[in-house]
Formats: sequence, C-alpha cells, structure tokens
Amino acid sequence: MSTADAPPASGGRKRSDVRRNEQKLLDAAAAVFVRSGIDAPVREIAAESGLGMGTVYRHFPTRADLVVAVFRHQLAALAAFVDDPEDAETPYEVLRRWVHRFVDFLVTKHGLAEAMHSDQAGFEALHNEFVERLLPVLDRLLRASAAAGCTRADVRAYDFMLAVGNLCIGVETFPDYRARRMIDLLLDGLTLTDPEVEGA
Amino acid sequence: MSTADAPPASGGRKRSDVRRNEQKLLDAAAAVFVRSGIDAPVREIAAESGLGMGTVYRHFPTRADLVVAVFRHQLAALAAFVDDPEDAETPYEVLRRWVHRFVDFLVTKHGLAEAMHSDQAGFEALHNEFVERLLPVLDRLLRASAAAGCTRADVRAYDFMLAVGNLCIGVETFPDYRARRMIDLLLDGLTLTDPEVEGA
Amino acid sequence: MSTADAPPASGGRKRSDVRRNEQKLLDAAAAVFVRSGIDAPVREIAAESGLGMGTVYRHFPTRADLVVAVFRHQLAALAAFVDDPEDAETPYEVLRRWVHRFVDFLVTKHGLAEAMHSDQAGFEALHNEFVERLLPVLDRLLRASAAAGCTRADVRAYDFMLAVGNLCIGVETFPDYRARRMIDLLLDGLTLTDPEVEGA
Amino acid sequence: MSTADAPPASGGRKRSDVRRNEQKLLDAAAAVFVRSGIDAPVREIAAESGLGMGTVYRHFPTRADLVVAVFRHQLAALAAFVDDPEDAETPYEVLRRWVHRFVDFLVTKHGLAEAMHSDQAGFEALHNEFVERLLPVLDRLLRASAAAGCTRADVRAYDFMLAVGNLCIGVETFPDYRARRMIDLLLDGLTLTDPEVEGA
DNA sequence: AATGAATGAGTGTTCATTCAT
DNA sequence: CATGAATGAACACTCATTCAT
Repeated sequence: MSTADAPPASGGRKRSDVRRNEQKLLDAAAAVFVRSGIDAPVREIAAESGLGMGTVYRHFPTRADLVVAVFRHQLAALAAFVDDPEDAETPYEVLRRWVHRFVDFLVTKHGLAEAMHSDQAGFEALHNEFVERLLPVLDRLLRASAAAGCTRADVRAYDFMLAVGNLCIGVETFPDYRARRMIDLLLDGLTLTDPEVEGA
Repeated sequence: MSTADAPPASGGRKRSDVRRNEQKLLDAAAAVFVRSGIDAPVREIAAESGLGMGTVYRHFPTRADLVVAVFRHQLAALAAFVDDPEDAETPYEVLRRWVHRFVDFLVTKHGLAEAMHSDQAGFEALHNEFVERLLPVLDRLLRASAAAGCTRADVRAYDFMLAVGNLCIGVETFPDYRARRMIDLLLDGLTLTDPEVEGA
Repeated sequence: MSTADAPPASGGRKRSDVRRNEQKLLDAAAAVFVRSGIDAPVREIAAESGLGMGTVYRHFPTRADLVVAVFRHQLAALAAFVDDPEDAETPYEVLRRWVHRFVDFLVTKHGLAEAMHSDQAGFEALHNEFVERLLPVLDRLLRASAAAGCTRADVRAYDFMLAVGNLCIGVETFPDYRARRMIDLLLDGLTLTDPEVEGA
Repeated sequence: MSTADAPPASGGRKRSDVRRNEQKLLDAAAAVFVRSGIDAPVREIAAESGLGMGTVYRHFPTRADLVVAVFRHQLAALAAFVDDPEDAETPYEVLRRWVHRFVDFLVTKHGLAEAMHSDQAGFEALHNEFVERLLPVLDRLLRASAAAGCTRADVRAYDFMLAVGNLCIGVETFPDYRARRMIDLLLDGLTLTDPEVEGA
C-alpha cells in the first residue's frame, strides 16, 4: 500500500516519538513523585513532562500504571543486584546486604513504601510488581541463608518483604524514627534458629 | 428559680445531651474510619452519626481532634493494661504480651496504624497521643526486660513503638501478610543480647 | 449574679434585667461592628455581650434592627447638635459645621456609611432611621442657608444627605482618599447661587 | 506574539473557541454582577454562561480577575472617549462631559461603583484598574481646566475620581436619590476658584 | 496521536436561624 | 425568658477524566 513508500516509514518514526514521550512521562512522574508524593495531581505530571494530560492517560490509563512503570527498572536493578554478590560472605550477610539495599531504595523514593501498602484501589498493580520482581530474589536469599544454618526457615519471604517495606514508612515524616535499626532488629530475629517463641 | 444554686438544673441536662451527641460522633467516626479510612469526608461522619455537619465541627474543629478523640479511650486502656500484670512472668514475657495487645488494638482498628504514620499535616496530634500515652509504658517494659537481662538495652522505645505500628500496616489490605509473625521476629531480635550489628 | 441581690417583684425585676441585657447587646454590637464590620457573625456579637444567641434574636430579630438600635442614640445626638448652635454664624457656616459633624460620625463608625447605602435586603430600616432622624435637621439647615442667600435652594436635603454619606465611603479602605475635601467641594458647590450649570 | 507567524494551525482554532468561552464568561459575569452583585456565587456565573465552574476558574483564577476583566473594555472605552473631544468647548465643559460619561458608566453597571470601593480583600485589583485607566485621563482634564482658569487647582484627581464613584452608589437602591445632581454640585464646587475653605 | 479546555462531582468550611431544655 | 447546641443550605475550590480539535 501507500504506507510502504513513505521513506522513513511513519510507523517507525512514530514509535520512536511515542517512546520518547513515554520516557519523558516516566522522568517527569519520577520527579513529581519525589516532590509531591505518589498522589500528585495528574496535571502536575503532565506539566513537568511538557506533554498534555491526554498523553499521560493514553500511556498510563491508571495512576498505578504510571507508578509501576516509574519504578519498574529500579525494581529490576534491585532484583539484579544480588546476581552480583561479593566475595566471601555468608548467605546471611548477603541477605542483610540485599535487604539494606532494598531499604535504600524505599527510603530514597519518597512515599514509595507508603504506596506499596496503599489500600487505595488500583494499587495492587504496584504491590504485584514488588511481589513479582522482588519476592523470588528475597525468597532465594532467605532459603540460602536458612540452608546454611544461619537463619530460621519458618519465615516467608512475602511477610518479610512487606515487613521491611513497612518498617520504612515514616522515615521522612518522623525524623526521630530510626527505621534502619528496626530493620536490623528484624534481621536479628531471623537468626534465632530455635523458634520456641511462637509458643502455642 | 433553681438555676442559681442548683447546677444539675437545665444546664446539666443539656450537657448530658451534648455528651450523648459527642459519643454518637465518636462512634460514628470510629465506624467511618474503619469503613472509609481516616480521610473520610466529614459529611460521611455526620451522616453516620445522624447529626448535622455543623455539630461535627462544633465538637471537633479539626479532623485530627476527632481522630485523637476516637482513640483516646482505647489508648488509655492500652496504657493501663500493663498496670495489671499477671502472675509469674519474665519481664520479657510481659513485654511480649503488651506488644501483642498493642497489635490487637492496631489490627482491630482498621487504618489506625496507617493514620498514626500519616504525613498529613495536622496529624501530629494523633502521633503525639500515641507518644504521650504509650511510650512511657513501652519504655518501662523495655527497660525492665533489659534490666532482667532478657533483652538488649540499645533499642529505643520510640523506634520500637513506631516499628510495631508499622508492621501492622496492610493487614487487611493484604490478607496473606502475617503481621503477627513479623512482630514476633522483631521481638526475637530484641533477645539477641550481643548486638554484633554495626554500632550506628 | 444579679439574681442574688435583688429579691423584690419578679415583674419589675425582669424588666430591668431585660433592659440591662439589651444594653449589653447594644454595647457589644457597637464594639463588634467597629471591630469586624456591620456584617459580623451574630455569634460574635452574642459572645461579646456574654449572652446567648437566642437572646440576640429575641431582642433584635433582624440584624438591621440591631444596627439601627446601636446607632439610634448617636443619631439623636447628631440631630440635637444643631439645636445648640454657636454664637454668630451665617446659616451656611452652621450647615457646614453640622455636615462635618455628620461626617465625623460616619467616619468614626467603621462601615456605617457603607451600611447606610447597603442594598442588602432589610437595611431599609437603617436608611429610614437616617431619613427620619437627620433629614429634618438637614432640611432645616439647608433652607435657612438658602433663605439667607448663602446657598442655592434647588438642592434637596435627601440627595445631599446621601451624597455626604456616600462621600465618606472608603475612608478606611483607601487611606489616600480625602473624603473631607470632597465634602467641602460639595459644600462649595452649594454656594453657587446661580444654577446656570444645569444646562438643559 | 506567536499568533502572528503561525495562526492557522490547529491551535488557532482551539484558541478561537477558548476566546468565545472567555467572552461567554465575561458576558455572563457582567449579567450576574448586575443581577446579584459583585459577590455572586461562582456557580451562578458558570450557570449563566452555560459553562462549567472549572472553566470559570481556569480563565479567572480569582474573582477579582473576573471583575477586572468584565470592565476592562468599558474602562478602556471610557479612557479613550476624551481623545475625541467635541468642537469648541471650554476645558471645564470637556471635564463635565467626561465626568457625566463616567457616571453613565457607573450607573449603568449596577454595583460597579460599590465594587470599586469594596473593602473585600483582593479587590485592590479592581481599584487599581480604575486608577490606572481613568486617573491619567481625569488628571489631564482637571489640569487643563485649572490651567484655563475655569476651576481650582487644589483638587486631586484621585479624590475626585473616588468621590464621583461614591456619589453614584445607591442609585438603584434608592430611586429617589438623584446622584446626577450631586455630581453637578461637586463639579460646581470645582469652579470656586477662590477656595475660602479651610486649608487642610 | 497529542492536546489541553471543559466538566462537575466531591469536599471543607461558615454561619444564619431554629428550638429543646 | 435565656441558652447555645444543632442544623443544613450555601459557597469556594480542586482535580480526575473526557473529548472536540
């Protein structure tokens, strides 16, 4: 058809434009999320991106879609991090390092931890993203540590992931709250290999 | 008439109505907070209470005032609970029991934990209420346990309180999340008397 | 308070109490009108008076009633002022003095001039009060001045009264506006005995 | 600006709609201001215009913005009017004509005079508009008349402008009030070249 | 495909007025 | 009579979402 002779193919061209716009939106959203939180008005994101509001909706029909997209590659990086473990560490130490890395991530992204636990309808997507990306990694780390006898085996990665995320909530709101210490406490609790604590 | 010397006169009667209404509001707010969260429209609370909106504002000019009031009793009860300790327990067990009681409280009141960590301006009041009421108790429990050699002494009650609160977030949103287990993990971490953790 | 020391006759007693309350309300309203303007919330007046809102409504069902009452005696004083004219003045000078006295009154009472011209429904009462009290006096002064050949005779007291009132509007709002000068201009215009100006 | 070089694009068409809507809003606001005064609910203006409330806010974030916009054209016309003086008139006659034109304007626009003197916060804008647009013209006219010996020179245009505006207040509210006569009186006062009035 | 103007439901807040005590 | 708590209409303002251009 006539679409064939158009030299640089409007299709290819457009696709690249579309991608560029998507990237603009992601960058803008990331900036706005940091500045105004995860609930910032759509308008603000559109303005930051230099694009129209309609474009935002075209690319990310739901706010959660945008949030997920914004953090997808950072989550991927986090998931990949462990793939490059350091020299001689116990599996527990690897786990600790990874968890603190996770905390770094959450604490840096203003409001992400809150968002991850938001009960706002439509944020399952974000939650799922965390589960899909991070859970396998954390599960592997926990199993390895348990297999090495460093930690107990009766802690589910899912609980642990949410717990770590939870403990990061309020870091900015309450400057006196030392989340990192509580994370360590949780990690310490993991090392009690004899869970007689559960009582019943 | 008797209005001069007899206080329980018409003034007193009116006061009782006012109190009843205040209670209605507290009950309604509690219900609405559970149903729609801490940020529920004032209108909804008024409707639930069967009273007018103006009445809500008269009694609780600020939303935070209402939130604080809603939970004040329960916080007081929680603070008092330890005053009636059981027979022969280690201080650590007393601590554990109290913490789980705290968790009971938070988990029951849908969204309270979230509210406690809200960064919404004006919710310092709620946070302060927790700090004022609960912190002294928790601090005492922690010290007693540490003094008895059951637990480490380098954990601040403030951090611990917020941590426990945080760990309760999402219990309803994510049914698979077992907050109680994570609380236990945190409590376990407390028993590691030799903190090989990094100092800072 | 007063219920304790005055035993006799509930009838006489009550009337005096009622009057005292009315006076309290008038004083309070006067203070509040100065502080917050003629449109101040009824509540504020009740609070200032130390009485209940219902009492305000009982005594002055309409806000205008209250406004009128507040200024009634001042209006009376203003009307009476000319009754005590000074020594040897031309009728025009008497008129001038009285007008400036009127201006003093209006300027002092924050917002009174505005209220006098308010198109708010229910403020005819205030307007009427001005008309009833002041118009006869001003009319007499104008006629005397005209009769003495000082000023023209074709100016109606009603127009003149409203004009003077109007010219006082904005004195506080716009500090640069020198109402007094404009009043003088108006008075000067009065002295042009040959009204060829009207043209047609 | 940019409309000059690339007007016919898609943006141009939209812009025309936007302009039409803005005009609708201006017309509606003008009508509503007449009907319900300058403080009419935004909703009423929106309804009158047939547009949504959001649109009102988009175009005129502040009520004062709207008020100013509503009268900007007419103020401009009024300012320009004198630029086309008639044949052989004394400067004083020119001044008179202009002032009556001003009065025409104020009297026609129900409530404008009131608005001009509103002490409502945020209405400096309207006042400023009057000052910026009209004051230079009136000042010129006054100076010319004074220079020609027709009128005194010690009257500030600012005072005079506010005075004229003030005198127009209440024209509709009090049908018996003949503002025009008082304006003439003021203008007459201007011709008294020997101000025996007290200096201050 | 992109734009951003338009929409209007939703929410907070105030205050005149009523009425049970 | 006095009280002041209760009421709810009224209004300002925001922002998610749609859709004509």
